[in-house]
Parts: sequence; structure tokens; C-alpha cells
Amino acid sequence: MVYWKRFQILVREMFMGVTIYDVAKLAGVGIGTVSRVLNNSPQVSEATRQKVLAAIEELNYHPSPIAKRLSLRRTFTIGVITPFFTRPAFIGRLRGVEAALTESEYDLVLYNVETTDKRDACFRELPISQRFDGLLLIALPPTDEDVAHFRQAGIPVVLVDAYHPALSHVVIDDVKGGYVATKHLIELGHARIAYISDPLESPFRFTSSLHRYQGYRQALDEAGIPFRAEYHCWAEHGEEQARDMARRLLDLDEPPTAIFAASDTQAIGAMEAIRERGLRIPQDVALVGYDDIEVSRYLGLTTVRQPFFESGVKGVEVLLQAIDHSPDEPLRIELPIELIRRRSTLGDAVPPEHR
Amino acid sequence: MVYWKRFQILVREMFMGVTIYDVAKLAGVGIGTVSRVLNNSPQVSEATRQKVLAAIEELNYHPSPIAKRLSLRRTFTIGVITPFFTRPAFIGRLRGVEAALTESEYDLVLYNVETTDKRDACFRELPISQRFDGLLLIALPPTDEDVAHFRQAGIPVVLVDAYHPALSHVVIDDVKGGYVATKHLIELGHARIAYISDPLESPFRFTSSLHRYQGYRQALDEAGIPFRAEYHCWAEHGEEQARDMARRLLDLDEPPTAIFAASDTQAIGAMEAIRERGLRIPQDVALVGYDDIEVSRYLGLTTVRQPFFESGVKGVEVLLQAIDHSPDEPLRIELPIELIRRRSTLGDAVPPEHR
DNA sequence: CTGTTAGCGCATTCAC
DNA sequence: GTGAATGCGCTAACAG
Repeated sequence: MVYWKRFQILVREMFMGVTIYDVAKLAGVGIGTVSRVLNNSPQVSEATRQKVLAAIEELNYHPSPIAKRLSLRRTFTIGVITPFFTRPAFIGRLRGVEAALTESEYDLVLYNVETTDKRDACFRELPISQRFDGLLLIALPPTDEDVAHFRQAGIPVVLVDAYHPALSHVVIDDVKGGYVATKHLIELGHARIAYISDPLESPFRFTSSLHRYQGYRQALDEAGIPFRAEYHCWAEHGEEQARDMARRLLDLDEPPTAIFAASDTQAIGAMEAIRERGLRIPQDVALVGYDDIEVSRYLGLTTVRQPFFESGVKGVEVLLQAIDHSPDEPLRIELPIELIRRRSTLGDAVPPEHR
Repeated sequence: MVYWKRFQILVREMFMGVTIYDVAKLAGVGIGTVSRVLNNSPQVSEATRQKVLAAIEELNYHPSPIAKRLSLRRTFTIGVITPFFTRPAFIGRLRGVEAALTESEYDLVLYNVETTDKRDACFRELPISQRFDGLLLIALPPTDEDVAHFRQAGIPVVLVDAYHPALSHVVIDDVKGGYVATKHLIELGHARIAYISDPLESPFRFTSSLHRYQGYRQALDEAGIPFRAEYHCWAEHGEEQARDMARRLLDLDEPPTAIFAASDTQAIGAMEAIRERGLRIPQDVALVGYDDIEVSRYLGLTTVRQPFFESGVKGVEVLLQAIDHSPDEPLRIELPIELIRRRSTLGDAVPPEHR
């Protein structure tokens, strides 16, 4: 009798998957009970729980997430949209997102956006695709129109390193970051301080270059140092472009004695240009970057550290929370930044904690 | 009459999602027909197709992928497992994977593995999790035991930049790559050629360092140059570690006149060490890397280019194909590599096509 | 060509 | 406590 039942199930197991029905049959219970032990429902006797567990074990049963999702009407997956994930800043955040999601029962499906067209397509289609319980946008500020679309789709959206008044967001204070970096140079006695960055406005609506610029201006103003337009350069993101900008700066009649770069990648480009001129860092030109990517410590680059990994983690936390019960007010999480003093501004006088 | 129907549906639309039933009702057809137009079945008259399309439009209907997946018993998602996705080589492949998958109807769910524990957990759980139609492993060779587990789970697995006899794989010829790089240096007249790399064996079972080493040895042998154990250094992956290795090499009584690094990242570390000694590249020490990452062109680094993006694309193609009908024999796709000659070996004699 | 029916595998009411 | 029935939204096979 028992053997026949097992045989029956065995045959099925080989061709089809083994389902909750098979487990129920083997354990001699109803599928409801099996479902209960699966979900750790307290209202099931220890005896039957063991029977069911044994059956699950014997059949090597694994519940179908798809069926669960349909039944619960939740996808248990979140979509993550990130631009240019070759760049350390985005990768760093993505690492945090991945790590946080691995801890949860949610799947992470990834979209890499390298054109505004693809971004717009993602913004348009993903929210209404019924595939996600929530969306995480990295460094991609949506327009009001986009946000309206999200609302209509009824899907929680959380921003990391981007801002919109109507959406929860995890950010750092870039104005402050720019201020701190510039102030540091001023305190070292520099007055001819250049700023190199991405274009202040771009089709992607990245805001970091602009905000850091504002901080830069603010520090200058505060110190009574007049802003010189020729000290502000911008170009497409990249080491090479930054090197060219730095070259132009160094070719000025009155070249800067310090350069603040809006990213470490760009600072490294500037570093190349400075060295190629035979100039010394920091004696001839001091250098401050932004981000504190992995190589920066090794290169001795003074920089403004921002917590990439943590921002990804936080973003996920906020999103999962919003999925469970959407907050009345959008949340704002501001993560701390920190000036890391290294050789590129201090020479050998680097404080021990930043070595 | 019609208004009542629409009102009814409208109410439902606001609280529940709108389903295929709503569309069918509005269009005055059966759900089968709706399903047919959804899937572009040819056997539906143009007239009714238009009616259905209109209803879909009016209701702003979007089919539920979850329901489709359950019905079809396919998840339409593939799992991608990659180690250390902060490294350019893996990111590059991932970009290709993402791009290829965006073109398809498949979702990409991502796993980043930075410990062997997580790798093993992924290998163990993901195949039987019922969440994927296929698995793509990047640079992570499974054991025979792992493969047996994959087979039992009945899930197609494709390897990118890794090898197992029983699995389809997309690879390059690393032995040849190591050979070509070394040969290039030999042809330039070098006899004291060092090789720096990751450890030849690691818990992740990465094979590239080993294979490139074999090619290095082969080129040496072929030229009758005796192998010198002190010219072979290895350390954990990283720019910094590579710099240290290069320093040790340059400190040798008879330092090498050329260094072949198993990755561009490591070559850049070596570059630092060479410059810091006041030595010139390539006059004093010639340098060859591997990968051709983005900055390499800009740094003038001679290197062995491998097609990262394409390997990701190919991997996806092979996997999707395997999902449709698993091949009798595992496929082997070998992508071409190319020596890119730049200033780090040729000085100013760089061929125009590699500038 | 098209409507109806029966699953897909699970969670969740309800009765018992 | 537990089993049976119902629904999640869709596809596919079967009639008509």
C-alpha cells in the first residue's frame, strides 16, 4: 500500500516536479497542513509537523516560488536600475544592494542604463510590468511626470543617491562634501583652487557635480576668495578627460595650486597630468578627490569618502519597509561623509588613522 | 449596458489589478481569444484582434508575468553568479550578460560571490530553487560533484570564462594569451622576463593565472630561455599587491627587463613600482598586461585584449539556446584574443591601429 | 476562428 | 488542529 503510493509519487517526481500534493499524500495529511508547516504556522501539532517534514525530506521537495507568488500576489523581487555600472560609485552601491537582498527572500533583477533612452524605457515599462514589488533607482532622479507614473502604477520606488520630494531617498550631502574638500585646501593655505567635474547639467540629471560645485563656491566665498571662472572645468566623466582638463589648468598663466576633483576617477586623471608635468603632489599642486574608491588609499589620494555599500543596504531596507507598509511621508536618509586626509594634500604629514 | 460593464471593471481596476477576464468581458470575447492576441497567435481574425487590442488599451491592461510563468511552468529568469563584481573583468562580462538579457524576455537575477562559502551556497541552493530556467556561472568552475547536482536538478548551466567537460562554456585560450604576451617581449629582445599573477591555485579555482603561466613557460622554452623561479611572483589580486611584487622583482640582483602581468590591474601596480624607482617604460622595463580594461589604452599599456562584453553576450545566447533544447554535447565557444601593442613595450613605435 | 474547461502549485478561507 | 474547497491570472487543449 505504502509502497504503491511512493512508487506513484516517484514516477511523478521524475517527470514532473514534486508538489505540495505529493508531500501531503505521503505524509497522509492535507495540503493545507503542508502549507502550514512550510510557513511555520504555530497551529500545527508537533507530531504531524514531523511527519510532513519527513515527507518533504524524503521527496526532496522544494516549494515553487512562482506558485507562491501568484497565490500571494507578490513577486518577491525588486528591480534595480543603475546607470553605467562600470563606474566604481555605482558598483559600490550595487554591492550593498546585492548583499542586503541576499539576506532577504527577495530576488534582485538588474538593469544597467547607459543611455537616456534605456532609462526612459525602464521608467516607463518596469513599474507597470507587474514583475516587481518595488523599484530601486540609483543616481537616477525621476521627473515629476515619472513619479506620477510610479504612483499610478502603485509601486514603491526608492532613490539612492538621488532626490525627489515625493520619494523616499538615501543620500549624502554633496554640497557639504564639496565644501569640506575645498575648505581643507583653503586651510592648507591654498587660494588658487580649481574644480574639475562632469558637466553640471547632463541628460541623466546627475546632480553630484553640481552640488559639489556649490559647496566649492560656498567655501570660497566664506574665505573671501574670489571665484575664477577659468578654474572651473568640466567634461564627460572619465580619467582621460580629467587629465586633459588638468593639463589645461596647468597651462594657465596663473595655474591653480590645488585641484578638487568631483570624483576619484577624475582626480587620478589629474594626478597623471600633474606628474607628467614633472610637478610634485602636494608641494606644487595639491589634490583632493571624492568617493574614496579602492585605489585611492593606495595612491595616497585625499578624498571625501562616501559610504557606497551602506547606501545600497539602506536603500534596500527602506524599500522593503515601504513594500510592507508604505510610509505616509517619504523617508529621507542622509548618510555621513568623511574627509580622508592623505599624501595628495598633506605630503608625509598624514594622520595615522588615514594611512 | 456598456457603461455598467465598464463601471464594474473600473471599480475592479482600482483595487485589484485588471486581468485577462476584464479584457475579455469588455471586448465581448472569451479569455482564450485574448490570450491568443497577447501571444500573437495567427489564428484570430483581424476584426476581433482589433476589438481586443482596443479593450487592452482602454483598460491599460498588462498581463501578469507571474501567472504566465506558473501556467507555462517556466520562470523566464536566469540566475547569474559572478565573483568579485568590483573587478573590471567580471563587470565587463556582466555588462554583456545584462545587455543580451534585456533584448530577451528573460529577467536577470544577480548573485555576487566574494567568499567560497557563498559560492557553495549558491551552487547548492539555486539550481533546486525552482526560480531559474538556467544558470550562468562567470569564472566559477564547478566541481564534478556540483555538476552532478546541476544535472539532478535538471537545470541548464553555462560557464563563461571557466571550464568543465560536461558543461557548455564560453572561453578564451589563456595559454595562448600568456604565450603571445611573452613571445612579444622575447621578440623585442628581452630574455629576463618576469611573470606576476594571482596565486596559481586558489579556493575559487580560478584558472586564468595558471594558464597564462603555462603560456609564459611555453614561450620561454620555445626560445630557449631558461625559466627562473625568482621571476615568477604571485599574490592576492590587486594593484597594491602587484606593486609590491614588482618592487621585489626590481630589487633582485639581476632584475627583469620586462614584466608580464596576468591582468591589467596588476600591470598598473607594476607600472607604479617601476616609475617610483625612476625607471622608464619601456626603455628600462617593458610591461605587458592582460584584459585591456578601459584605462589601459589611456595608460599606453600593451596588453592581451579579451572580449569581455561579447563573452557575456555569447554566454547568454548559449544558455537561452540550451533552455529551448539542451544540446546533446556541451558546446564550446572560444573567443579570440588579441595582442594590443602600446607604449609600455614599444615606446613611440606604436602601430597606428593601437594608439 | 472562437468560447469553455482544465490545469499550473501554492495560500487561505471555511467547516469539521 | 486539520482537510476540502476556492482563487491567484494565465496558457493550452478541446469542442464547437
